[in-house]
Amino acid sequence: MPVSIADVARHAGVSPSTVSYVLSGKRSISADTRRRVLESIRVLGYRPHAGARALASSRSNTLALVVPLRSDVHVPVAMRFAVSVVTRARDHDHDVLLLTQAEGADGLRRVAGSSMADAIIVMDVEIDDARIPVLRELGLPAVLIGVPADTDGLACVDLDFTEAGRLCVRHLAGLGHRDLAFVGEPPAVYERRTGFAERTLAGFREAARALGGPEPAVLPCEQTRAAAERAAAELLREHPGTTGLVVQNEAAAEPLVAAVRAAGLSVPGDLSVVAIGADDVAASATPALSSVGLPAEELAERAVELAVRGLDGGTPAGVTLLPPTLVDRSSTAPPPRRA
Amino acid sequence: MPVSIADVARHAGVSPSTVSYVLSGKRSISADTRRRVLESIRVLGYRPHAGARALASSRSNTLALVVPLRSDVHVPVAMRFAVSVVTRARDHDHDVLLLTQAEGADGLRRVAGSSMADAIIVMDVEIDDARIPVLRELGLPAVLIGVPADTDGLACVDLDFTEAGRLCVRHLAGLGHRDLAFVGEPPAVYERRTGFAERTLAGFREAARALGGPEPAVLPCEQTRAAAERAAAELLREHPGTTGLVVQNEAAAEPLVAAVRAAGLSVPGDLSVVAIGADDVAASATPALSSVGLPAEELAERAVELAVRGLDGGTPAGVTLLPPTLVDRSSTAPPPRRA
DNA sequence: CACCGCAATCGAAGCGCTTCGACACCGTCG
DNA sequence: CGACGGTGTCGAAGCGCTTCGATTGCGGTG
Repeated sequence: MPVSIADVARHAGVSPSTVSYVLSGKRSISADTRRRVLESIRVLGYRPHAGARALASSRSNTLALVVPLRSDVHVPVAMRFAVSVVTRARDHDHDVLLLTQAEGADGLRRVAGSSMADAIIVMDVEIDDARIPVLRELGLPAVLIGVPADTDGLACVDLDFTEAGRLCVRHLAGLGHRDLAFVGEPPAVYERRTGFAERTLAGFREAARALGGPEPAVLPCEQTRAAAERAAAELLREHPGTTGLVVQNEAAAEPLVAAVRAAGLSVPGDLSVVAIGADDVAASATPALSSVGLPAEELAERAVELAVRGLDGGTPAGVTLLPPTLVDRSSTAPPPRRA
Repeated sequence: MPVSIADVARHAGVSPSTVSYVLSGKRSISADTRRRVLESIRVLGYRPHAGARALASSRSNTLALVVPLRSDVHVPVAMRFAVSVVTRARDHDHDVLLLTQAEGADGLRRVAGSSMADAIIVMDVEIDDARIPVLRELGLPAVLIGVPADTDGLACVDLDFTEAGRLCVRHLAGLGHRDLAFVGEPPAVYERRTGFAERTLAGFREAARALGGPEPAVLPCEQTRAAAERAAAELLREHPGTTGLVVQNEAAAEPLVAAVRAAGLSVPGDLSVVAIGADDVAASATPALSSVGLPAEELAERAVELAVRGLDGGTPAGVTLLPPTLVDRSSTAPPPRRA
């Protein structure tokens, strides 16, 4: 039942190595021979045995992908990302081995040690991530989605969240806002120093300070409707002067706005809101939220590209930050005139 | 750098085959030899080459998992499922190769043909799924999450959604409700005849008819807040007599209830609501919704178990339906007395 | 005491592929 | 016209592992 390269060779009247060269293109083959071989492959339904190939070529044609499963990561975004990685990997003739965060550094060692993958892509990277030294010594190309403190020898891809933070502030400032606030990810995200959250906040603070307004309020927020409502209440109670709000929390953005409106304020009449995160969430809220989108598909594409390039010698170390883009929707306007 | 079984053998003063037998346990090895070999493995940091192993044993120790990426599948549930599959697979010393729906039948052929996986797990199965004949002829153990029309020779695992539909009705009926309605998945889900949606509805209808009440209203609903609000409006307008509602739509349950309350009705005072789906969504709504949970982790565990058992000859064909459980929370009560 | 059976180990033959060096052939150039 | 550089193909040597006899020492039996 399983047809091997020898079967194909026999059927096409050539040697196995010729079949191999037809498939890999590593040596020139006459047009006629190539045709015959390809035809035999088709007729016999031949598929190279992945293991044999990996053994002989020390290439598995597989990428390992580590996905987070923390409760405080927005799952749809992670999923979009994972699916895009698979799709892009297939474009480069690679498959994807799925690892969970829970496997940790040992999982990486295992996969690398047994040559199951040619490169590793890691999502949800922390500033001081325990897996980073391991990745470095593994000798496999590694691509991080996210940027740790020490990026030596590693390839990192991310949205430029620092700039995203600034961009939101500048957008609001351009409309005339001075009194800003920030509602962010759950506290745990900051505590474990997840790169994107920390950097967004840094960009936000830096730009806000440059405005010369009051020190902006910063409220972490769990990824639940109830937490969003609490954050809204706190915001209105403790920082009533706020006219511009930046929200980086997929689950909280919509309910937060709803709560603000329920309290009798108008968005954007009294409070302008800019979201950072999955664009579809922002776009389908009421009102549609101006937002800086997270280009999961493009990040995935870059990550796969870097990983694959890393295989052919090109050491793809370095940090790639995609420029953020703010889409202006219906949640931002000039601040209300002072009473 | 890469240490092979021969290195271990040399270091331990035995032959390579002995090392192999220590690792596989397929022949008896003296305690002393075993100890020495394991020690050498540890010292040298030996990891068997996955490809070589697969080649020699025709076992890849890998499961292929096909995940859906349709917009109308509730993503967090799919993700919980995928992560659980990986975790359970590791318990059985297997890794997981991630495939997307988009690869379709060809992806299955490719993976099977090149011996990349020992078994295949497929999520989001339709009643007449095009991949099913392919799975059958592949000669690999296949486990479906979901139940197609023709289950011959296939292993299927799912929640007993028919019973779940009945269970919701019985719960409501037990409280005295007669006037029921159902808000379901997006229309596309029914159009492509996704098994779980169709079966839930069948169970619901059957049990509702048995009650002898009016033919219940059935409203499909997109997975958005706005659609949920529209469904609520339609329900109140077109079916004002409804006192008991079953909702099978993760994204719509909470906003639907919110909209009903915003319209001045009380839940459960005027309308009792039972949800079917991810338990956490139901539990964190206000009020907490009585619900039939989707045991993603347990389904994943069964699926992996069946897949792995399929490897050792045991043909695990057959349908496994997990019994649904209804958790009574704060969204169901006797119907209001007739005015 | 010759013999048997069992436990423990070894050696060698693959598994299906890639890749390197050889080789044959052919048109060219000096 | 003989040496030369391509081109297209082949054969064989692995890649690192599993697995199937075969072999060696045993203690135990008849």
